[in-house]
Amino acid sequence: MKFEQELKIIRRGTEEIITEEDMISKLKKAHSSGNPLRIKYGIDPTGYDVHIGHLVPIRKMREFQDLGHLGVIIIGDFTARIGDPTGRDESRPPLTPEEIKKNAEKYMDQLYTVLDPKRTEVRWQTEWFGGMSMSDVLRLMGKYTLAQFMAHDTFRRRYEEGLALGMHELMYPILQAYDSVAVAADVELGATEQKFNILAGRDMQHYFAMEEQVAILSPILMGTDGKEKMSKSLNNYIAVFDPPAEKYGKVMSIPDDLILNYFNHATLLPQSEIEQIGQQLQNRSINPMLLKKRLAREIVSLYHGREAATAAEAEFEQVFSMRENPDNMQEYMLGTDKIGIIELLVESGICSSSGEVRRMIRQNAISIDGNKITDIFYKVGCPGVVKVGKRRFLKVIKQDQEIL
RNA sequence: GGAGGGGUUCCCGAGCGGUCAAAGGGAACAGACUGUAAAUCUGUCGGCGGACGCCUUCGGAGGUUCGAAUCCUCCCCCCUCCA
Repeated sequence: MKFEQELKIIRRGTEEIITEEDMISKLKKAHSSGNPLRIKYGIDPTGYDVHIGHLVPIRKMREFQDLGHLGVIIIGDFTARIGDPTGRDESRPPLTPEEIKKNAEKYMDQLYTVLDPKRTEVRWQTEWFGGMSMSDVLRLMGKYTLAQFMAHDTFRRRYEEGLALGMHELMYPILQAYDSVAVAADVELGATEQKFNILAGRDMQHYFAMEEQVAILSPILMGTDGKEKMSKSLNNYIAVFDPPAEKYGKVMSIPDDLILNYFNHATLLPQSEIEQIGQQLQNRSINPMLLKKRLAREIVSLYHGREAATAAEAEFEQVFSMRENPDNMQEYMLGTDKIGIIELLVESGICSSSGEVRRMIRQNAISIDGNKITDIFYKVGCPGVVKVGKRRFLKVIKQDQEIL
């Protein structure tokens, strides 16, 4: 394949490549030497819940793999083991090596839904940081200045807003930069917010007289609320582990403005089709709901396959468009006696407190087999389906009744 | 080491002796509407109890008061400025 074509694939969906000239010469070098490029991406094993925003750069890595290059995933076990001593947000105790190992494994499971394991190298920071001495550390720190760090938006803003900024946090970019030296990265992938760190990696390689890595920055995926970037703590994310119906529903809940953004960054549709969708959105020639359904289908099938996507869509239509019950519902085994509605819903975990049940009843949100419940002392005695709000269901069954 | 400013319910943020389960905003949830779990509007939003009530909460531990998120003491944590 010609470099230009490769470059076109690489460029697709990225925000910035620093620099394209370097990228081209790297590609040429790989061709002539026959050695694949080393494409780096670092993960943080403090948790393992991966959402589809994380996967934007990972998809890029997969594209590199498909072009014959090697993905290098770096497990940031060293920084995670240090823990966060400032405790701004109720500092977690530092993770134990076991926890980190477990997190890393789960994390990789999720990444392998996208990556090609045969072209993936997994490396741990401990390999190179574990044995470093203080003088090594000082040497690395000495390569950067406070001015550089204060020029970085995140640090400056936190400083100016009077928020805690730990010294160790200044080490993060330095550690990450050195990772690039340790694994001899040719390219580092990351979201745009990683620009500073990735460029620090270029500097670090330069200091170590290595060829500098290319920074490939992906756009940050917006959260389902359409306001903030996708993140777990803001609860506006679609997790890789979310079951198909959940993913489908979450996609359907995004604001209309976000549709095109998701098509661009969270699906693999060809550019031409996405442009067409953009047109349709703009001249309102099609109901946005239909486009959103298409989007939801695309995203779900990316992780679970076409069939699961179709099933998720069917369930969505059943529950929300036609207001019917879903096929799979949580079940509650009724003893011989009747049970109060409050007790039933709290005990089954459908509602979190009896206060919530009362509230729901007051708000006309609870029905059994389609009949609204208005009495908080209502006793449930026979099999049926209890519906709370629009999306919570509980199937009550008799003890000796057959379960389908 | 010195001086000052802070820590409030899921988040942000008022309150500074009773009328505070605690303003306001966000999130979330519900209802109406709809094109969908969009948008908009309305309502709810600590726990327990049929309502009046009770219990737990305002960084932590004590104390003053009939009564504290609000005052005092000690402690922990964060920020700023001066060394």
